[in-house]
Amino acid sequence: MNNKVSIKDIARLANVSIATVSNVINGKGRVSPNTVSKVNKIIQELHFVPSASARSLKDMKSHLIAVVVPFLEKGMLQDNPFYWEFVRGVESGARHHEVQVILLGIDENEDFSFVRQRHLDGLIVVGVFEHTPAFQKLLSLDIPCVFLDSHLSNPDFHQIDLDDEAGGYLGTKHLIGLGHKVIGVLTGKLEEGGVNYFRHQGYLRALRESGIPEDPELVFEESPSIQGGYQVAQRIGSYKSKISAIFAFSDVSAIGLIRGLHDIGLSVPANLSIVGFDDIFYSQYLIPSLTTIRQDIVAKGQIAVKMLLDQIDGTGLGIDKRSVKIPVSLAVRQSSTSYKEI
Amino acid sequence: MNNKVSIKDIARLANVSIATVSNVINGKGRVSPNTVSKVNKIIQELHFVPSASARSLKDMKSHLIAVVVPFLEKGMLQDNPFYWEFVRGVESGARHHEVQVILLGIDENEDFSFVRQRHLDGLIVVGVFEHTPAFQKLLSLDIPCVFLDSHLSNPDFHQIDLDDEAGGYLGTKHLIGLGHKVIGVLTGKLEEGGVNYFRHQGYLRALRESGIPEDPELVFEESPSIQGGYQVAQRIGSYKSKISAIFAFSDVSAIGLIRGLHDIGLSVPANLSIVGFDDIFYSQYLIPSLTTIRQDIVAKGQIAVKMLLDQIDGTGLGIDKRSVKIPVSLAVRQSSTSYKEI
DNA sequence: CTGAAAGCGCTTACAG
DNA sequence: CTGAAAGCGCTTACAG
Repeated sequence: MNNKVSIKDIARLANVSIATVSNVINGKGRVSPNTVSKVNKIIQELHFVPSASARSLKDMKSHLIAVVVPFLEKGMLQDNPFYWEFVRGVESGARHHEVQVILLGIDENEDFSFVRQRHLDGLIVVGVFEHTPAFQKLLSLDIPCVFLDSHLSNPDFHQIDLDDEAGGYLGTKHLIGLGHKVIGVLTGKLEEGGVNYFRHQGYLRALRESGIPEDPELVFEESPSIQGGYQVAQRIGSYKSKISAIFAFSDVSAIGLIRGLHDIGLSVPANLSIVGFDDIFYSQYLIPSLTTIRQDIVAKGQIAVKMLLDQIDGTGLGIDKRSVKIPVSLAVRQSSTSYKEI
Repeated sequence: MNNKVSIKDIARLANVSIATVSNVINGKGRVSPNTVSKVNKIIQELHFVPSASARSLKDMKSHLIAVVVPFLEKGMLQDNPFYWEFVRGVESGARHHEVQVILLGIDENEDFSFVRQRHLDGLIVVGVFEHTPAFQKLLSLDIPCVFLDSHLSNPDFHQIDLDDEAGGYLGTKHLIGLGHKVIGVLTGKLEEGGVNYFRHQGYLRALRESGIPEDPELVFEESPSIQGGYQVAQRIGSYKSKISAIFAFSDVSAIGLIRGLHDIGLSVPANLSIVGFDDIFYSQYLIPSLTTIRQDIVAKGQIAVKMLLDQIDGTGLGIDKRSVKIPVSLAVRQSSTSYKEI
């Protein structure tokens, strides 16, 4: 009884043409108030809902956007609760504009055929690198995109990035301020132009500024996942006389790291100070609570949608810039403390 | 150059009719090998991709499913990383069947018009109660659904539940086995038929079995969120001479609880033993690592998709039962320890 | 203010 | 083995 009500049925019952029904539905054209209410009444009664596919077929618009996340990099999406918060931000923003969100995991071979297949209105793309084939394919699609955490060099692209360099700088500076001089970093893969790359740059800047020499041995390129953090702890064990602080480029990896250190008899912050990155919602509840670089992930999601909708149909709330840099801040908590000679 | 290639263009260039092109695309009807390869060649060259909306208009199928999550209950979805893992499970399962996943947050007023609007093929619905209006609307939609964590009484519905009662029982039994007699529970709202309700039932069964009297004062119906856990800790402070263990019905709330206890000078497990529920991926990395009831959330997602696809077109991998109960197990870690007289 | 008609891109009987 | 034609549900000029 539910499914097959179409604009024709409405038209028949209301004794009008389908064009008129269409006009009523869309509030277009001139229709007499009488007709409008007559038609609307029948629409109500029959629980009529216009078919998205029929509309889409005319418009070539789908009112569908996708959040595209690379599922390749282990330990990035797998366990970062962070993305859930981001996607929630996107979904809730999109809902207010009657746009729905498809979730898309891609791997390096993705050809994005679904984009045209479904006439997607736009894409929010998380963490791509500009030299990858995936990125090139994306561009050739020629549809509205917002790139997140991708640090694209071309200013024509709409993108949202964190001020990662500042984050790297702030965290490091904080540790230096506490008297630490031998500061390790758990960076994840350091691909030029990537998020971790910029954080690392910030780290280096802070070191330079304080006249602390750079030491490549202090850079751990382990995955910024919980396991990555845990594994690094073992390696750090052998450095323990030297390293007094570690800056982990994700909170999740900091958790693994702290636990790993614990398991080899080192405690935080007594033996080592730790700074994380992200400020995921439970970092402040950990024991010790985590000193970290805070970013507003929900805002990131919301800005991303607005920026995208703005490109699609101008309904965004007037974000005029193509490139938004989200500020970071330092949340000082218990996992970092003053350096003490041993 | 990309967008407007249609079946007509292919037909023209291949000197065949659009019907033939359609047949080639779908591998239907009889088409000569020559024609097939000629058509396919042109399809390749033009990067033709069939329009999902046109197909959908004919079929009334969309190859789109939705994961429907109620955004009402604060502290459930907001911060449980758990759902992210679930959704990933669904997405990856769906992808293998060329079905895409829409993420849908709903509130109590949702009328599900998008379901017919988009001709969704099916729904995976998380945590609804059968007496709610939302549930009734869902049923009147008359489309394939799989209900998760909903414990529906009608066996005709396809559903996947955890053995929540067993979970509640196991966790409590574990604490009793350690010598605890005054065991608090952080349950979240105890609505009959809900997940927490069954866990609580299991808790009661374990108590009865050991001849421990039930004490309503030990049941904290705080939200099983991190803040809920934290707040309960304050209240528990006044009971501290009595309560020696707490069973929190989510790991997330256990984290908040442990921190809350810490902040009032109680440490885990020295002063109180804690058991969580879910076994989210970092529970084992916490200090102390969390004793918890483990459930396989990724499996839950995958079974959900299979069950749904099976209903839709029989491509699921032959799950014949309508109702799947996922087993739980106990992961004993550091947050629980033997009861000691004070 | 309203309607008849074309057309979006596809699939599906039906002829041949 | 292939093609002409109808039709899925809608929107959009265009007449009137």
